[in-house]
Amino acid sequence: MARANDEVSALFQEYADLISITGGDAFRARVYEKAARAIGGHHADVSQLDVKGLQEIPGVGKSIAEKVIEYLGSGRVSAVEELRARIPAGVRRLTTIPSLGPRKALMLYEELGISSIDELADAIHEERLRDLKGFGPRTEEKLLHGIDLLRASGRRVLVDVATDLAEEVVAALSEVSGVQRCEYAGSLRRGRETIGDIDVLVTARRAGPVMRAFTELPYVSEVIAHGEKKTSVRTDRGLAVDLRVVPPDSWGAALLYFTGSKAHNIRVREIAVHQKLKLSEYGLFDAESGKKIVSRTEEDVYARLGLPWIPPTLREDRGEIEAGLRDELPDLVTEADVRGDLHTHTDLTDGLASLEDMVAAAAERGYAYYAITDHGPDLYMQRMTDERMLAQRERVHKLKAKRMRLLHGVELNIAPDGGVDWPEEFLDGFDLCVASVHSHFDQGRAALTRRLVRACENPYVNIIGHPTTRLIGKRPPIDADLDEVFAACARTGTALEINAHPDRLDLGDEHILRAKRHGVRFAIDSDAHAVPHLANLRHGVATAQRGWLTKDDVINTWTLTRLRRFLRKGRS
DNA sequence: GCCGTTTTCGGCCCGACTGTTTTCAGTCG
Repeated sequence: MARANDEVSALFQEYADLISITGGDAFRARVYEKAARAIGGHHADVSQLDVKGLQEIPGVGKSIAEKVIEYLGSGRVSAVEELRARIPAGVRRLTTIPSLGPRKALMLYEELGISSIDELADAIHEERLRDLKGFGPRTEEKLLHGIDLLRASGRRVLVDVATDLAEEVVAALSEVSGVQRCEYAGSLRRGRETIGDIDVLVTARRAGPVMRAFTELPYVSEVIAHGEKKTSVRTDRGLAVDLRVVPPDSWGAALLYFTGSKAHNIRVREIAVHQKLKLSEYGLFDAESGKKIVSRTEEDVYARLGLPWIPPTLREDRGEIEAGLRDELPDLVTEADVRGDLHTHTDLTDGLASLEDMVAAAAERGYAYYAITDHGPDLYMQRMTDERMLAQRERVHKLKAKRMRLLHGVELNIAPDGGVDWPEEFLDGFDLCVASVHSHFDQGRAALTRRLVRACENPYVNIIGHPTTRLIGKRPPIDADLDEVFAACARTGTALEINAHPDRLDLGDEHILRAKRHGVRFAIDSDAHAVPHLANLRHGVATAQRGWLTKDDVINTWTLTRLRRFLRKGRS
């Protein structure tokens, strides 16, 4: 069962799309889009709010609040139903085809009765689009190609794949003569958990050479658009890359614009408009004279608008503008703040590297402490026993790591009833215990909630590992009442993990925001099963930043003394 | 439909590229 906020958010997003398709007021569509986002990201459960409470959500006025109430009461909103009756759901699906927007989708439906992607493909093959205004032969080609792409994949990719490609592109373009600066921006710079395409920004006096070099990169499979200032390509990695070239002194304004998010940009530009200014990727200008005011750095642009520099990971219009205006932006946790990794594996269970190799690699990263947490015996395939675990502890105690303290821990398995692998006497021998759900994902909401809460109440469980167990794009999160779990964590002194593996990133940013409001502490862990995985921590840190976390929120930025006190969890 | 340092009405971000247009609409980010 989805959270009421998510259901309402999806409904208003649909309504906004339907307004656009039916040619309704574009501003009205935008208002519903904004409200959808605001409600989706709102901390409080909208099903517990009245009209007045709802109207306190930014972008929600009387009319939208009443629609929320209507939906919660009856499961439907008559205004939405009316548009649904006019426009089949398949028409909205048409707009997921690249290059096909709401206007053309409506024309296809009204003129030709096309209401699904299959029907559109048939109509093109039967040459029925030929008489339609605005649809020429190139458009037909593009639509067919767009349909192929959509059917092939068209999905977002994980952040590690995108990071690798982005770094390759930036390295290659930085070598081109005449290129002064080159960086990736977009959702990757904002640290989003999945990436739809990569945006690369270059400053150069002449764009030609770098554009040419870009389209000739070996992994470019297709050039989508090729202009003087902007070029878009598809790559054989399943990701599109946009390159934008701007004059050197536009760097700051361009980086701000190209980093987004779209919603953040709109807010910032609105602030500019209110000050009789105009902000574009070329700079901040006086609206009347057109004279450029600032553009060299992001700091310059924000400062002229009365804002501090806003970290890219916060730029989602989730309150960062308001916080910035009040000068109350959080001092975000950074990778350099992390003093140790508290969830890692070795080849004693399903890791690939030896204890010694993992510890050496961790020391190399400059950690002050490092926990080894192999799987407990309840994950049967790992063949863990008391003897093997105690023997590992001996090895850990004997192993000397330069300036780094080793902690011997375990990743326990949270059983369907909330119990864990060992009794308290045995758990007492560990420096810390991570506990995670690895099976029975479909118990139902009440049972899963009880299961996690009971794990929190175990006095030896310090960290709930990958709390929702989702695998991005593969396995959905478990259905538990997370607010109840968050409250239990705060009450019992149990930290929630931000698992930094790119497949997981669990908790995700929105859950982190909610958990933080409950007063929960977090651990950013790599869950490394091999030496290279230790470096995944950066993705966990980015996710933590997106959840507005500071050093103080994250237990593995603390000194060992403070961490040990937390790990005692009120035990004597 | 929302909102307010141009306030209760009249605005609502801005520019690049494409394809089909003879001057611009649609789409995208």
